[in-house]
Parts: sequence; C-alpha cells; structure tokens
Amino acid sequence: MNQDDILDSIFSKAISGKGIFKDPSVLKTDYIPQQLLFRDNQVKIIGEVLSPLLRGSKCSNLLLYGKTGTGKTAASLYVLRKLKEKAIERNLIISFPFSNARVAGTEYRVLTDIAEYLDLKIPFTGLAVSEVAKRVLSTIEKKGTLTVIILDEVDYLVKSHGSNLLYELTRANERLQSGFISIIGISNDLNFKDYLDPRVISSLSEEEIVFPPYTVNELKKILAQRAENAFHSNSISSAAINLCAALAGAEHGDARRAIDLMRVSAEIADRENSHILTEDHVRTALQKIEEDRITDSLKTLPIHPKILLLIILLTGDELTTGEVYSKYRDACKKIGVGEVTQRRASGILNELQLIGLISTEVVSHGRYGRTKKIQALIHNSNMEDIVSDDPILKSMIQNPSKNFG
DNA sequence: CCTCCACAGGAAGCGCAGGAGT
DNA sequence: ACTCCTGCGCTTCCTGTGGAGG
Repeated sequence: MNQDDILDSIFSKAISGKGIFKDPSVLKTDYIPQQLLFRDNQVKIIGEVLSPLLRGSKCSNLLLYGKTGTGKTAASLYVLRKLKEKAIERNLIISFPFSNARVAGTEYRVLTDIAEYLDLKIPFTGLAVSEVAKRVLSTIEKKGTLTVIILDEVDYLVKSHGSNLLYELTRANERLQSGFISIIGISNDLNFKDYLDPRVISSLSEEEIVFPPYTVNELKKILAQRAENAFHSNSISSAAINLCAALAGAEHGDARRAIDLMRVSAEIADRENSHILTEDHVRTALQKIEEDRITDSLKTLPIHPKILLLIILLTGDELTTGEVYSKYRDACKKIGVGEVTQRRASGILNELQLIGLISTEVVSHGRYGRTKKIQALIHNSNMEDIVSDDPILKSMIQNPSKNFG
C-alpha cells in the first residue's frame, strides 16, 4: 500500500464510524453512566442527605471514603446530576462546584475552581486566600445560591495545607444571611480523619459513606455495561472483558484502572483494524500501560537519580552501594556535575527501588561488610528515555568507556 | 564469643525557592 | 517591595547491624 491508500483507508474508517468504537467518550474517566452499578445503597444515602436542598434548606455535610476507582466521585456526580434536574424544575438557584484538591494543589486554586462555578472572576494570582474566600461567600449570599461543593481528594489538601479552608467553609453558614454551603468531601485515605482539626471533623462528617472495592465479578459487569455503549455489538469477547476485570481488579477492585485497560486495548485493536477486541489486545495493552508508566517516570527523574540509574544500566551486573557510588562519583567528575554524598545517593537508590526501577536487597558479607545488592529492573533500551535530549547525559552513553574506563 | 567491615538508615540542621502576609 | 514561613533536597553526624574470620 502506498501512503495515499493508507491515509484513504484511515480516513474512510473514521468517516464511516466502522472499527470497534461506537462512542469512545463512554470510556473517558469523567463519563458518568446512566445507571451506576453496585452502588445502590451509596446513591440512596447521598440522595437522602442532599434532598433537603429541594425544599431550599441546608443539607448535611458528607464524607465519602474509599480507595481509588470505587465510584466515589461517580456516585456523587450521578446524584447531583439528578438533583440538578429537579432543582431546575423548581426554579431553585443552585450551584454544584467541583474541585479536585490534588489537581488544584493549593487552597487558592480550590477557591478559584469554586468561584468559577459561581460565575465569579478571580485573578489567577495576587489576592490573599482569605480575600478570595470572602468574595466567594458574598457572591453566594447575594444570589442566595444553594451550594453543594464537591472536594475530591480532599485528604491531599488537608495533608499538605491543613484544614483551614475546610474550617472556613464549614462554618461559613453561620455568617450567610441567604443561601448555604454544604460540602461533599471525598477521600482516598481511610485514616483521613486523623489529619483533621477536631473542629472540622464534627461538622464535615455529619454523614459518612464507605465505598468498598469492587469484586472481580462486579468489575466484569461494569465493563460489560460500558462496552455495550462504547463499542459496536460483538466487538469484544467476553473473555477479553473478564481478563480486563481480572488484571485490573486483582489488587483492590479499581474500576478506573479496569476501564482504562479496556480503552487502551480497544485503541490497539482499532489501530490494527481488528474488528474484535481479544485477550491478546488486552495483554498488549497491559504491557503498553506499564511501559508508558516506566517511560514517564524515567523522563521526569532529576539529574542525580538519572546518573545513578545509567551507571547501574551501563554496568549491567549486580552492584553494591559502594560500587555504584564510586562509579557515580567518577562519572560526575567526567561530565562536570556536582556530586551528592553517599548518604543521599543511598536515599536516591531507595527511591528508585520504590518506583520499581531497580531492585535492592540488603545482604551481609560478614567480615566484608554489610551492603545492598542493586539490580536494574528496566532494560537497556530505556536508556534513551533517561537521557532524553540532555547533551551531558548523552555523552555518558555515547562514550561509556571514556567515562567508566 | 568477640571483632570489625561496609554499609543502612535515623536525626538534625542548612540553604534555597516559592508562596503568604503586610 | 518587603519580610516571614514552609517544604524540599541535601549534608553532616550519628548509631545500628549480620555474619565471616579471628
């Protein structure tokens, strides 16, 4: 096939909508299905807690617990979507601001997120946090907005910035003449409360719901439901669905991972012009996800971890901490980079082990000391990713003998 | 049984950058 | 524009330790 033909077939496939996908958006992370499986109880409780809003009165604050991919965010957005329909029918002034505290990163940006939902313009920098909070509250008061704020990954905010903002928000109602603020806090960390200020605990966790992990069987049904809407009929084998559920759910029933895996599998199948998604595609996808994860973590590594990792890769054998460190020091001298101490290097090696890029094992050679055996878990072909386009590091791998001879 | 190697890894503190308060 | 505060990467200094060799 010449290039023209290849492009023709790609484009005509896209136009005709053939291939596997019927509606790829169903597999996106922010998609909320029409029916939320295995979360009847949680949906019911959230609904009950929020229902006073329809009479215009304040609802209790709510705290949702559960590991990643257990449907916390989906369940709350699901209920709010329904609630919104009802509220609009009744001409209520409502707003359901959503902010992911980990993505936002700071109290300031969480407040900016909230303000955006209230049609309030906040400069992206320059104001004190308390000033932004004041503006948000006065907007709510002026319009009499019934506000339910969803704070996703709120544990992150509290761990990094304390519970000041939560405290301000939970007691804001005392000062509001009209409108109110209710909060749905979503936490991945079951021990989240330990980090909270006791003043905040009592008001934030008026109601609590725990989201247990999905079982592998439940994951299968969730995937089947998504597959039905995302793919053309008969485009995915049930064996492939089962494998997705088993592979992704093995650890702790993470639906997001399972759906991600199915999406990547489908993309691979689609690109191969295959009309059916098979177990092989799933296995390839799992490998690709893992490779992408490694490539990603390699590229974002700081310089010293990169040098240490290159030393380990270039040497190839099992090394001890002392051997790695002396080779590392030589390399630093030759490429003109300031070196870190052995203590720090040892710490970096531990970090690399945690990410899963090297394996380490403490061993004792008796009279000849106690050290760590260090081995690379990644392949030499990953060296390009480590080096990226850093000319200094490039010289290390282009001329290994010169730098390590 | 004791010694002593070659580190592991804890504790404390330092300098810096970047954000908050004024 | 300025100080103050905080988190982070790092260094310095330190104590702890499994087991081969004496």
